[in-house]
Amino acid sequence: MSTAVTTLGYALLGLIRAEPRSGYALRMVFETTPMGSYSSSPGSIYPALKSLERQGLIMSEAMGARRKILTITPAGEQVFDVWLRMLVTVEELSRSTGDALLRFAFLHDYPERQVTLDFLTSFESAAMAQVSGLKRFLAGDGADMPLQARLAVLHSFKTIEASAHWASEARKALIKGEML
Amino acid sequence: MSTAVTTLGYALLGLIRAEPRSGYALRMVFETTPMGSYSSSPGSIYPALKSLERQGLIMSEAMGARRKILTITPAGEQVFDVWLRMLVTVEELSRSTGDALLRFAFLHDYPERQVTLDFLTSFESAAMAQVSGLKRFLAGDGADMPLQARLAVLHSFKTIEASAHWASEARKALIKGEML
DNA sequence: CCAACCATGTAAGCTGTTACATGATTGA
DNA sequence: TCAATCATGTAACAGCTTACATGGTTGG
Repeated sequence: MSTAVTTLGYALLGLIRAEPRSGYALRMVFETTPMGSYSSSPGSIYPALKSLERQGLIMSEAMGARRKILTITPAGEQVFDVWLRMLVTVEELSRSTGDALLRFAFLHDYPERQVTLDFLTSFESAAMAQVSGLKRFLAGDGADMPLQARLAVLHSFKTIEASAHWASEARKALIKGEML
Repeated sequence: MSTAVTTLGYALLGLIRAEPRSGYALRMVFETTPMGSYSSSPGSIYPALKSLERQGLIMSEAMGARRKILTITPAGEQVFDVWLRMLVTVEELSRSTGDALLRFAFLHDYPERQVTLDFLTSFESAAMAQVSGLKRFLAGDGADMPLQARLAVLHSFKTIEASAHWASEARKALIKGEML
């Protein structure tokens, strides 16, 4: 059992899906692009790839003595697809934005445009719900906190607000881009 | 050896320093305030407290049969103080903002106001350095990326920009608050 | 007296980190 | 040929999560 794929696992799966690669090539992606910011160290990548292979989500084909090219399997495609289409919830966003942003980055070459727009809508409303929660806290329980503690909460407030705004703008940009 | 204190450890140390408490009381803080968002589960708190005690940074005093009140030791004060006065670097901020924000929240009842202002200055310049890096990436290597991948990077850009702006505003608010 | 909550802890398992180890291939 | 880089892996360890276990205290 255990279709337990980590965030790193999905990142690897998505990259392999887009283009079959070696483990080393995958590491280089993490090292040279501001993608999430995953480990890029062999000690995290290779075990994660082995786990994906154990679960039958990728296949490896030896190329020469050492090099191995990794390819996604139909099962892998399906698991990835389910993950990719997940809408953003408040719970997910309050844990961290990393997963959601990763999905967004991978949505680009995949399904119908509407899926991406729905994703962004869910992202925006989840972010706005969090913002409201923080606003309520600052007005309620947090009202008697010292200035500096309030300012610390305000940082979350401001960054999540920027997130929500980004989702709205990204949505507009995609609609406009689609029309052109 | 090993003055290895985790972020959770510093959070606990800071709370205990502000007011001696039981482990349960500490868990309640994490559960009822939007502080960072640490585990709050017994499986993380109690082992972390035990580790702090092993390192001689806190002391526990039994109150009745089960309840234990935790107090910070002079060694703990010193370790906490060193951590609290650390300035924000680009490396720290690019790993995550959590640590830095935690320090900011704890700076409130502690040293001279100037330390806090210096902290915010370092925070702002680290954030702005990151923003410049992303801007460079978007103009350079990232210029030929598909729209959606660019938008994903733009999310980092916008949120970190909001962070930098927050630091600037927080600094102003503290100076103004000090003058009043 | 019994349920709810206070209060502390342990055990198994998973991820990821750092550091180490190895060897092939390529370009100057 | 020799250094750099390609390329894959393992081992030890730290930290957190979930789940389990236990018992004290208090209010209805």
